[in-house]
This record gives sequence, C-alpha cells and structure tokens, in this order.
Amino acid sequence: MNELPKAYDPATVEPDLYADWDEAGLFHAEPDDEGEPFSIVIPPPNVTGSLHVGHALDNTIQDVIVRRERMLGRNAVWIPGTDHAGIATQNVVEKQLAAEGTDRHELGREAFLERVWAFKEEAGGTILRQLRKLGASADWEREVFTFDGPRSNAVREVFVSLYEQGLIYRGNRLINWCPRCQTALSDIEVEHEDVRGELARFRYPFVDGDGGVEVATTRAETMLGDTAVAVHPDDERYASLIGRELRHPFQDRNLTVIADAYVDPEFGSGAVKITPAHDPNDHEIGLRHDLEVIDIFDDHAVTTTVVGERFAGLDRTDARREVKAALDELGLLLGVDEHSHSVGHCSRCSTIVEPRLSLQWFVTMRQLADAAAAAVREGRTRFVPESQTKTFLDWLDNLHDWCISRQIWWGHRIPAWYGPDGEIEVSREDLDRDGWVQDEDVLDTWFSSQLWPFSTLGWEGPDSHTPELATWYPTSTLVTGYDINTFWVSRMLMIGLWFTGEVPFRLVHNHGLVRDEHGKKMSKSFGNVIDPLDLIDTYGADATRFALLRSAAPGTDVPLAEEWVEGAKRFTNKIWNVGRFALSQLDGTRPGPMPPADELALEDRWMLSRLAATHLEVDAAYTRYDWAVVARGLYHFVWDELADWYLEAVKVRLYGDDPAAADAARRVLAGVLDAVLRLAHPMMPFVTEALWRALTGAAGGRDSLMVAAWPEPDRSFADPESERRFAVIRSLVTEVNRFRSQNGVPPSTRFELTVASDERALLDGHATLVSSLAGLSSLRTVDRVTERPGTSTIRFDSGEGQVELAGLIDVEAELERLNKERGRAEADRERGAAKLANDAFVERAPADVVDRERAKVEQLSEAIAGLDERIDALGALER
RNA sequence: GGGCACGUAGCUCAGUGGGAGAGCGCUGCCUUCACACGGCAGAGGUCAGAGGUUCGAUACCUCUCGUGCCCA
Repeated sequence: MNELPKAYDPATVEPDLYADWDEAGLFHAEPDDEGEPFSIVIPPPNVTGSLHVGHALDNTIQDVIVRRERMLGRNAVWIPGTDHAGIATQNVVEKQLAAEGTDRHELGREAFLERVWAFKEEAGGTILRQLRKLGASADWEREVFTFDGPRSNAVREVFVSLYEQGLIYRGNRLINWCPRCQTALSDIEVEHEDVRGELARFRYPFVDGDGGVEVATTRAETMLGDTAVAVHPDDERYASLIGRELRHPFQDRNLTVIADAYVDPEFGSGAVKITPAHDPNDHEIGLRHDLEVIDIFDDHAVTTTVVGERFAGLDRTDARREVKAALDELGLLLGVDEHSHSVGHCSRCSTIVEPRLSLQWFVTMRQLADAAAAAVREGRTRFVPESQTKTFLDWLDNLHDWCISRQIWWGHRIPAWYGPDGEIEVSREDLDRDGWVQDEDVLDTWFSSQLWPFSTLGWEGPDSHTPELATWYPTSTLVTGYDINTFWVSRMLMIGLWFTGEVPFRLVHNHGLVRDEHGKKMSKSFGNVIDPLDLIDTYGADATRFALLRSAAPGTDVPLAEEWVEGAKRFTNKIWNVGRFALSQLDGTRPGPMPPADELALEDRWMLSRLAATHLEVDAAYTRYDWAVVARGLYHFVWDELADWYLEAVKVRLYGDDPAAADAARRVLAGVLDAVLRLAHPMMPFVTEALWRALTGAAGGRDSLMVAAWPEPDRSFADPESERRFAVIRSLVTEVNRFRSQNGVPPSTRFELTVASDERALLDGHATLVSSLAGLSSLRTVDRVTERPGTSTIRFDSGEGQVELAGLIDVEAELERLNKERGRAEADRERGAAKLANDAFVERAPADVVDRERAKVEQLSEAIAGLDERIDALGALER
C-alpha cells in the first residue's frame, strides 16, 4: 500500500507535476475570475540571458508570493516576459559579427536588425524555459516582450506625449560616452570603481612675470582642453591672483584664474584646472563663467588635431604619458604621486567612460521625480524592508535629467524626424516626406521597461481600457534586488504615476544579492559562480528554492553554497519520509476534522499546540515577506517536533491494540500533515504536492494542492499546559539517552527505570509512552529514590530516576572501553605536552599553533579526569 | 568626502532590556520495523573594543577599530 520510494527523487516527481499544473491551466488567470485581484509583473530578464542564481532568488520569491495568494483565494496573476536589452544584446551579436570578420556597418541597419531578431528567436526563450524548471507558476499565456508590437506602441505614445508636454527635449549637453559601445549612457549606466591612479602636479606659468599656479590632476591629458584655472573665492593664498592670465604651454591660448565656490581649497594646491568638455563639475563651472569648451577626443576617445600635432592621434593613456613628458621637458611638471580615486566605467563593457559634450535626447525629471517622491512619502507605494525608502527618496531628490538616446540600432527608434531646414517633428505616425529623415538613434532600454507594469496589461495609450488593466493595475507587489531600485523601480514609479495617475505597484519587495558562502560576489573570473540549473538537476527545485529562501533574511544579502542546497535536499527528503511513514500508517484515513478533545492524547495536544504556534509564526512571516523566518519555522517544526517527537510518540497507539486510540492518532497525524504541506507548499511546491495527492487521494489537474485553500490557524489548539507536560516527558527521555550515551548502553538494550518526580501522576499516566520513547522495559514511580552502590542516578527537569547497573552494563567491557579511550587521550596529551616542553617549538612555531596545542592539552586533561571518575565508579561496582 | 548597513560558535547567519541560539562543519556511539539524504549524545562563544544609560546591556546611546555597499 505504500508505493512511495524510500528516498525522495525530485527528477522523477518535478517535471510531471509541473506539466500537470500547466495542462490544467492552474497558472492562468482571467480578469473576471473570482477573488480579490493580486498581480505581479516579472522584472523582465534580458531576452538573450540565461538563468543565474540572482534570477533564481528573485523568481522564487515571486513564485512563493503568488502561490500563497492563489491559495488564499485571490485572483492572482504573475505576468512573465523578457527585455530586449538594447546594448547588451547588440553587443552579443556584434561580437558574433566580429568573429565572422564583419561588423554592423558593413551589414547595414536592416540586415543587422534581422540578424538580431533571428538571434532573439533562437536564444530568446531560454531563460523563461529555465524558470519553469524552478517551478515558476507564471501565466505563460500572457508572456510579453518589451520590443513587441503593443509594448512598442506604448513606448512611442509615451515619448511623443512627454515631448508634447515639454518634458522631453533635445540638447547639446555633457553626457557619459562609452568609446567602445559608441553610445551615450545615462548616469546610472556608469559604475564608479576605485582605481589606483596618479595625481600629477604641474604649473601653468603666468603670461606676465615669473612663476605660475600649481594645479593637480588625475587626468593630465585633459589639460589639452583646459580653458581656465579655478580657486576658491575665500582662499587668501590666491585672492590676489584672481583674474590673472596663465599661458597654456602647448597651445596658443591663455587661461584666466577664476573664483568659484566649487573648488575645495584643501585638495591639492587649492587651484583646479578646468576642462569644461570632459568633466561634469568643470562643465558646470564653465557654464557659470562662460568658458570655452574644447572637446579634445573623437568617438573612440582618441585625441584629435585640435590638441596640436604632437599630441594628436593618441588614446587616453598615451596622451597622458606624452603630456607629462612634455611638461617635464619644459620644467613645468612638479611631481606625480600615487592616488586612488573613483573612475566611471561602462556598466555593459567596463570601458572607462568619457564625459563628452553631445547632442542627445533628454527627459526632464524634476516634476516626475517630485510626484514619485510624494507618492512614496504618502505611503501609496511601500518598501519592504522599509529601510530602502530613505535611500530611494534621497536619490529622487538628486536626480539629473535623463539621457535617453543611444547610438545603437537594437531598440525602439526615436520617433523624431528632421526636415531639410533643420525642423524637428516628433510624431506618433511614421513620417514619409521628401527630404526628411528619422533620427538614427534608439531609446534607452529602461525607457521601455519603465512602462512594464501597465504595458504588460495592455496599455498602449490613454484610450486603452483593457479588463486586465481594470483588474490588475496597480499591480500588487514588485520583487527586485535593492540594486535595481534606482535603475528601474524609480522610473516605473515616475512614469506610471504620470501616465496612469496611479502608482504602478503598491509594494516593492527588495531582496539582497546572492553571494557565495563567504559573502563574496559571484563572478566568472573569481570562479565562484553557482549555476542554479545544476542545483536543480542535482538537488531538485524545492531544495534550490528552500536553500535560497532560508538565507533570505530581510535587508541582507543572500549567501549560498552548494552544501547548503544539499542540506535543503535532506530536508525535502525528511518531509518525504514523514509523509511516507504517515501514509503507511493512515490506512486510508483522510485529513478531516480533529477528534474531539477527550479523544486526544497528550502528544496530540502538544503537537496541535505546536502546529498552531508554528502556523501563526509562519503565516505572519509570510505576510511580511520574511522568508528566512518562514523557512526556519517550517524546518524546525517538521524536523525537530513532528518527526523527532510526534512520530515516535504516536507509534505507541498506532502499533497498540486500542483501535479507537489508533484511529484518533491517525486523524491527528493526517490533519497535521495536511496543514504542514499546505503551509510549506509556496516554498516547496513539488514535494508537498506529491505527498498531498497521496494523502488526500487528489486526482491532480484542478484537484491540486496548488489551488487548495490556505489553512486557517486554529488558536483553540494552543495548549501551554500540554506543552509543559510534554516537556517533562521529553526531558526524562533526553536524560535517559544521555545516560545511554555516556555508559555505552545501546538503544536496543531495555532496562527498568525507577523514578521519583513532582509529576508522578503524569508519568504514571504515560508510562507506556515514556517507556517506548526511552526504550525502557518498564517505568516505576516511587516517592523517593536513594542513591546506593550499583545504581546510577538520572536527573531530569522534575525529578530523578534510578537505574540498576548490574547486568545492564557489561562492567568489564565498559571498563575496557573506557580504559582504551583513556589510553588514547593520555597518549594524545603526552604528545602535546612533549611538544610544549620543547622550547624550539614554543618559540618558533606560529603563536596560534602553540595556542591551539595548549588548548588541546588542557582539554584532554579534563577529558581524562572525567574518564577517571567513571572508571572509579565502575570499579566500585565490580567489587 | 557624504550616506547607509554590518562586526554573535571553525564557516554562514538568526536573535532579544533579564536564560547565548540555528544550519553546516567537528567528536563519540548506534545499520532500533519513515528516513544512514538517518538516529542519539557531545565539544565549541570576553556577543569587535572602550565608555555611558539602567537594578540589570550581546541588545539602547557615544566614541574607537574593522568590513561591506551606495552616492559624489
């Protein structure tokens, strides 16, 4: 009757169950389905990407949330999809082309885009397929793509509309330029990293008279584009120099000493060279003082002829070296010191970004940001954990305009057309006019993904009124790493509010980043990357999910090691075997109402009380998205309480000869198992579903744990008195076990225990239970026990027990065993002592090694003393 | 430079104004009829350091040291 295999094998269980859920349509929701609406949109992974542990965590959490909401009876939908990821995807295809000895310009725009689409068709489904292996219960019928038709319509509508509102403009401004990707980047696509660089000090000589002004720079080459030197207006050292002219040593140009409060008088010499074309701060100063802007680089960050013959045609490193050499020749170089500072790198290719003046499209963020900040302050969108809120608001406060044009081809093309006389027209419809050309550039990918919460629900413009929008917008919860808050969450919030008047999500749940077991970031070059697909193959999806969730405490990163997944696998196996035991004993008993109170045994009351407590704790933790607490609560309940104690306790009645008692035991066991499977299902959908079907006889399809009701906690089972009484029994059993362990009495050897206890009535009433749990031949209670030779005393919480040692312990064998152990310990101690007696060792060995040796010797001495005591006691017995 | 976290057992981390915990690892014993992906028992910590508040601090406050992240 028990057909379940001895060990849980996820590989044979998971694929079939997933297919069954899918075929039964359990992942799909319709707007007019019953229940309060609940919706999550997936943070769309890059279309060409494949699943890494970060995705695994993010999507596991979403799945846990949506599965539980479904069980709670909500009309829950989880919308999946992918992101066209402009620069990243284009880079991949360009790499392919390079390997073939060609490039996109040779191919031409049309052919190149065809090529990327083909690549997308081929590689694009991968990551979503992989999510299925994880158990993701997304509504696959609703899969969308940021670059498909409706989403593209939404992008164009938003662009044109913002333009009409004056919130999008085209302008010549300083932007971050990636010389490798050949495109502009937004501020947040630049990653600042500390690098060990240099600080070169040199002097600009005065035009009139001797001497000059010392400046310091980490980028000596930019002096070729310097157009001023700035000092702080209050800096007395330089007060007299303000307005004086300096001579540029290599160019026919004078620089004026200007005063600007931006300058930090403490840094370097207190005088700063100003390169308005290649530094954001210098640019600001340039604007304030109306300075000339000299761009010294071409698209590849190679110097142009603007800088003069000697320095033209050099990349940034070479130019820096040449400039320093040339300064040195003139005696102007004062020194080069080591200096570490922060340098901006392209987030896609890690090339050092060059700030550059460029004609680009921008979004004015101020109004949008203020509206978003207000919504957060009013609590219309909440962050969980709450600690992210402040960082988020600070960031919104300091937001600059957003550069949205990208000089690549893969993406939504900017709907702007330029006429022959420099006219600009931005249009919802493509323009087909003689002499007019469309802007070559495409939009930042985030421009389309910011629309995700409503574009996925069918929004293509203000006239869109789909049932999906009506039901599921605003979405309920958005799940992302905190590192994405600025990139994406902020923009969705701003644009969602602006175009729908509603926040796009009521709650943002931030999880941490997955790291290795030492808290290090996973990286290919470091070789500590864990592939979640390997984990799923080896340990199963449930174990992979559980291992991630167990580490996912709010507000912290999520360390993960393969051994921990192995531990989670052992837990799934534990659950499996709890179920297997139950099913072998239930004899067809299905979960139903609990037996009336007077039929419940002590262990039942204890178990139900523990279940109620666990239920409340786990339920509350689920609600506040505290996955680590949920996981720990379930683990502790199943393993330490249900398996270790209840199952052992309930065997007395199951194997006993009282049919009524056995029946009550079965009903409690079935009920407890049913409840815990439901509570664990969102985290471990597969093993729970498999057992639940066996337990309830559910046929599968729509008759599934996945859509079974979330259990209601029953506080009436809370029973502190039964918990207290059962703890007395546990204490006695544990102490008997300790006695066995210390005296080499195996579990199979039964013996009589005589007990005197404050809880005599309790023990008398549960003598069979105690005997079974502790392996006693019988339990006798008396008023008091008196120590006498040939007995051993076992103290427990509420009394003490006495054991006759004669016949129980093979005194000679035990003495021999103890003496052998003592011999081993003694030998170890001698060895350690000898080492420590050796001066050479103590003086020359590393201190921690010596300390360890000392500690070992000390510990062994204690152990030997303990062994001596027991040997003496046994020796007395032998007499 | 500005801001935010964090420092608890060998490792990774929970935790709370009053008993110092978990998982893994480690040691010993046990193939007991759900599970050796197991059972039983055990060793191991100056809760980073200093000061303060308090009857009482690992927890609250201040400072120091150290680590991480974000921003400039």
